[in-house]
Amino acid sequence: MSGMNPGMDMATLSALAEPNRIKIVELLRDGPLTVGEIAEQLGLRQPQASKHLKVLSDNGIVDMKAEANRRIYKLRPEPFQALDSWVKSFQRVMEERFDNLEDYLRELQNKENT
Amino acid sequence: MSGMNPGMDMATLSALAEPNRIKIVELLRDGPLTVGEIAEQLGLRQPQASKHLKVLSDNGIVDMKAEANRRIYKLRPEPFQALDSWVKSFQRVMEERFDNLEDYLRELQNKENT
DNA sequence: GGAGAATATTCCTGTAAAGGAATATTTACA
DNA sequence: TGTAAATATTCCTTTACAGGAATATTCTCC
Repeated sequence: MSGMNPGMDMATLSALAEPNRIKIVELLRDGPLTVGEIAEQLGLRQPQASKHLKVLSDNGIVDMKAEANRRIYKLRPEPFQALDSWVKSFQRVMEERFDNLEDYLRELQNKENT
Repeated sequence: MSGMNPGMDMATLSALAEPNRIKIVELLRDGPLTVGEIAEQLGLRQPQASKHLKVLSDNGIVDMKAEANRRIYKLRPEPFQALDSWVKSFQRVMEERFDNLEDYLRELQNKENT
């Protein structure tokens, strides 16, 4: 109703709102990685790495490709596109102005209702 | 080390990663609002609205201006700018390509190490 | 100064989720 | 076929945090 955004996907944000998971995502920004590589670079135990990757995967943030013993994880573009357009829907706020205007309108309205 | 981003502020994401709080933020996108207005529009009890606003405020997402009895909350631009540039740091991913390239490089490297 | 709004704070309780440790699963390879 | 590597899964425990209900605080106005 208030724009094209069906609302940012809560799940995406929840998935990212965890220190180790965000680190994983930032690691993967530079290219696909193996579970073991991720665990090592972040100083995580393998099971925790796998669990976090599962969460990321369940939320469509990450993609997996099996290759023999290894599982290679990489970022999926979609969530980032979505996040991008969500953030863009706050452009007016980001550019400031508008605050003052609205502020002013609010005060007008308040006086009227008194 | 890996780019200009000092790392997205975890706190920002955690603060947003809660259903009611994201609804508050989206409400405020259209302009400043009073605690009562927010509570009413979202069907929240006043105390919970206040609590969520406190979290948002503590994390610099929201700004408060006292006006008599009322407290008027509005969005602060900074976190959204930060989020925006963070997301932008994933441009390569968002634009796809790169996956295939990196993929290919990975495989090369794997063969070498065998 | 007392009453009643609007908002904040406190205390309590339930629950989701993260980490640890152990174990299961799959694959390569000798 | 047996062993070892890489990964996933399960079970347990602990902790953070959201909601409910009650109460405190601050302001206006008579």
